[in-house]
Amino acid sequence: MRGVYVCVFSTTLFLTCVHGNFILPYFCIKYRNVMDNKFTTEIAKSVVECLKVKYDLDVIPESLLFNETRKEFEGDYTLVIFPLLKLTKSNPNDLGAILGEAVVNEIEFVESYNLIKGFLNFKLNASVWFEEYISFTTKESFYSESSGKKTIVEFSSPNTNKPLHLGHARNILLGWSCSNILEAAGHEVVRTQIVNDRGIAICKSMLAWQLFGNGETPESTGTKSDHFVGKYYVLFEQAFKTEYITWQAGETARSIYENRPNKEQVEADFFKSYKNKYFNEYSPLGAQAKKMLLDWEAGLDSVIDLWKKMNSWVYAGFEQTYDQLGVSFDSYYYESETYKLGKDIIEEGVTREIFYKKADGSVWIDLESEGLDHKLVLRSDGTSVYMTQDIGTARKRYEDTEANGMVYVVADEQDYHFQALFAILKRLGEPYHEDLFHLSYGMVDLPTGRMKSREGKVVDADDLVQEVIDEARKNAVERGEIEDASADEREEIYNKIGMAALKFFILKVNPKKRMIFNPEESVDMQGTTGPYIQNAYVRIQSINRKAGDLDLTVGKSYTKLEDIELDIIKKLTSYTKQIQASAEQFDPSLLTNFCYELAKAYHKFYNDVRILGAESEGAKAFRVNLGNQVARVLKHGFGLIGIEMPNRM
RNA sequence: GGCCUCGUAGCUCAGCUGGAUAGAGCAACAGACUUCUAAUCUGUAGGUCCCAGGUUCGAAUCCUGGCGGGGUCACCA
Repeated sequence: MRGVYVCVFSTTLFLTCVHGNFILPYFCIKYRNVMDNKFTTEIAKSVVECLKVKYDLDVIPESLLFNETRKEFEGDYTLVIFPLLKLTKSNPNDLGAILGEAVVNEIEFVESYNLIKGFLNFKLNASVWFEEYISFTTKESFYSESSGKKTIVEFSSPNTNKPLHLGHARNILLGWSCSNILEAAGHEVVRTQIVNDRGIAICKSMLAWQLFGNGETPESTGTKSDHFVGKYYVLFEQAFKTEYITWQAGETARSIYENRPNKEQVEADFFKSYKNKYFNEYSPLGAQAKKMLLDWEAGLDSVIDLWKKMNSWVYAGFEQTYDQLGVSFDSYYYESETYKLGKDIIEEGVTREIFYKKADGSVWIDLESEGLDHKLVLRSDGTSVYMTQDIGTARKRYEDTEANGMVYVVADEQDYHFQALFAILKRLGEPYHEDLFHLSYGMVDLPTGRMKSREGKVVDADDLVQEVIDEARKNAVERGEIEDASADEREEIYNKIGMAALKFFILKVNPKKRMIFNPEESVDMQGTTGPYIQNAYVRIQSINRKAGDLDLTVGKSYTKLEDIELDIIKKLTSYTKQIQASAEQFDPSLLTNFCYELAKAYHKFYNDVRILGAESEGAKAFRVNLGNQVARVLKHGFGLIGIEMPNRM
């Protein structure tokens, strides 16, 4: 069961690295990629040529380090020349001047250079940027060409005994945005989930409903149906707790306690740790729940019917939440159907000696060479474990879709499990084994500490959504900008703003990091927030409404760019690269941060320069057009993240 | 205890995989709406980048060792 657990945990990639000592040739400069950029590539070529001619040095262009020039200095790209000093037996000033002159003379688009303490800054002609911008505006799609890859993304993966909470929200938003981003990067994506629809927890809700429900339904009580089922899960836990406490006073319990192995242990602690054993061995409620599980496995009609009924309630509730969050799935896998998968693969693996069988009949794999340990893949009684079904499900998905890669969005507490799973799939030689990725994300904490379902310290996903929308409504009413819109339109706008605040708040954090979720901050709409970015978009739309029909082509004669305009152009033209980076790292936060930076630049632009009141028709047309390009990118970027743009707010 | 992971401003987070004087937002304080939506912008203040060594021309970033938080080590899922 994937379960988005209500406890906490931290992060990802753990590699056992063996470090060898390599002796590098003296002249082998530390290797680093040139910024993936046609300008720096050209400059690098020229620098290499110059080094050859003046110093008789053979240097590969990729070994040159370029950065974007920092804001405080003049220029666009910076070559760091320290690494070249030893090779050329030169000093920063001389070498910098020689290289700078060479590049300026040779490359047309480089206007000038300046040299500051070993940093060689190159400034490009403004017209180069303007041309970049013009070609950007004619680009009709931000989607990359097909990579030929088909990737399955598994996310959400809920349990069917209680409603979705904040942890699921992070999971779902990550999974959804990652899927979109992968698509934009040219992959075909299948969105799926594994639903934990079986097991003792589900039986608890079923039993509680049978015992205490008096036949009531979500309809009869007017309750959202997954919450309705969740209520019975809680009722079971309460009844069980009462039963347990009563039992503790009885003779059996007394004698067990008196004979505890650790005499130091106080009563409260003892019974806390004994709870599970009590459930399995003494509890009448426990016995009934377990019987129900056995009946379910035996396929007893009455139990199956009840199970289907309660699960259908939960699914209906989940669908509402998914709708509200704006996500959907292409397929669903149910553990009730997959939990027996994988056994045949294990058998086959035993004959291929990938797995080994112990005397008791249990089957294991030795993963020590991967830095892991021995892992059980089949119990001695022949039944499967978590790993077994994951192996089976992976292959089934491959057969179902012919995908050549899979991404599992699962909290980082399961890092070890996925490391082992991937190692096993590799040993088995599964055709997709090279493109497996565990998108491991940190747990969500509250400012008061971790969420604990037992203590009722969980943030319910539906409540959360309601809260942010209410907050958006409150703020919007205060502002009064959209009073003239119809009630429906207004509600739609509140919805978009609220959801933007919530989604952005969660997605702006690097997934690997454990995050603290402050409910008060999550409804903030100022600063680094979703609404801040929506506001930039709305301002642009407002300008467009007032601009009327403009001949935007006259803007092409405007080449005297302001700094802030240049800044915006640079950001805009880097957009597709941002998408790529975000896709490669499976990290939507790169994209959210990019959108923030772009919106921020626009807000500054909006404050610094006149748009409709620009000094010339050319400047006006250019600025209106620039705004439209910003709006286009923001809308597209937010679309990938899963946030909609309002036209007014 | 073994292994994994995180530690950056009062708070929440960036920091482009080793480069220039470590950046944003929130909170605080001071400014900017007769003019394109002030959910905005500008400024002030706020730092021992957990500590100590090491590698390097150069370290928040890499290595080693500590300290602190979290996770994980089931015939659970």
